[in-house]
Amino acid sequence: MAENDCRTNLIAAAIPMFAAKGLNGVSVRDIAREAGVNLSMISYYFGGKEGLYAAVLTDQFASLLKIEDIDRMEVDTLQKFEMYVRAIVTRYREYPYLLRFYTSELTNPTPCFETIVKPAIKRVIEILITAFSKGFSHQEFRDNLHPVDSVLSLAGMINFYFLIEPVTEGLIDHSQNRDEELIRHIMDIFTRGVLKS
Amino acid sequence: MAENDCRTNLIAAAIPMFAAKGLNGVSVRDIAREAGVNLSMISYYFGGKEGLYAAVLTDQFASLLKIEDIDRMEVDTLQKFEMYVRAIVTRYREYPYLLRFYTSELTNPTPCFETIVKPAIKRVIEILITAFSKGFSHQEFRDNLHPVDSVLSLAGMINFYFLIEPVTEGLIDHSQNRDEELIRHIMDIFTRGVLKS
DNA sequence: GTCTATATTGCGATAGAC
DNA sequence: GTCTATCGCAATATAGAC
Repeated sequence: MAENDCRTNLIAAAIPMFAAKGLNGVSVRDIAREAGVNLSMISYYFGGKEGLYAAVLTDQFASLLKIEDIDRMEVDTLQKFEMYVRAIVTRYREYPYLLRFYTSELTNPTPCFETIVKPAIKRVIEILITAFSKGFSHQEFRDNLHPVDSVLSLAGMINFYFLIEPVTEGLIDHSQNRDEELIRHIMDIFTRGVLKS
Repeated sequence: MAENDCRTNLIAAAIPMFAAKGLNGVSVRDIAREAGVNLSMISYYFGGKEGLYAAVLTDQFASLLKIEDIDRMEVDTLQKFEMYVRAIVTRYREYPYLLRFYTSELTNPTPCFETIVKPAIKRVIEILITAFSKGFSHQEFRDNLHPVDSVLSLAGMINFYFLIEPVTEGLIDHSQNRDEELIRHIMDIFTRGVLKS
């Protein structure tokens, strides 16, 4: 095995395995076998199983933070929300295991939750709240709306759609073909839901 | 220990432990110690760790299915949706660990997912779809709406609010005090989002 | 039904050769 | 940097006494 392909192969093999069964559901032996790498390389490169898990999460959640770009865009508030929804869909298609780490850490937090996961998610939510508050102060939205509740509603609609897939895969087409329809649909409900009519 | 308090105590002790760390994150030794019961009682009453976990999930998801009542109510469609949101909030307050099992099984499914969790969640979603379709055929809703996407949006708003609590607890009051405001807020967005204007 | 004691397996980690 | 061999521990499960 050339150079530090070991490191790369271990992370690549660990991502779907940790995503499927969680930190405690996978053994380092299984990961090493799947990566085609010697067991002891996990300690050598990552200091142990938890270090490998942390490296996986760091990799996965770095992609989520690209959403920060929205903050610096010079577009109106509703467009920012559509960019957010679109960015989430793109991330989940590009990183098919990201949502699993996201919800797994929310539900059964490991030490990585406080250091990696929570800061990343919080940053995204704060950007949405800032955007909403700006539109709110410009009186774009109905004035009995709560900024945090409103942006959590939007985030909930798009995230839950992917989370619930194992239950609804027989009821609806969850493939990429329908992504544009989904985005339009969610933005449609949200826009009419919050805008002054 | 009197009679089969063993069984009851084991389930009661296991609920918060499995909810916090998942099936693989907890040992039967820890559960037995916490329940004040001998280790071997887990095999005696439940046939092993997975049997205990299945008993816990059966108990938790039976409560979710009480939502079925909505199906038989003679009220208009939007009222059914409000009843659903209200029932979810009530369930999560009454069963503070239910959502963890719900999302844990969606994210890192065990054998219980197919037998216990998926049927329960699917049943609830189907009831919502039926209700929406009825209102749809009565032309209550805008006609470019998709029934499944629409009810998943509503379910996403309320479920995500509870799921994201570990991140937003510093930003918003997640206590029961605000439940009515939350319900009104979500129903407000959803109603304006789907209704003909 | 409940206990103690133990069988057995699999775990994560590492010492030490190369 | 990579390997083999192994240590020490914790896991689930159960046999058998009471």
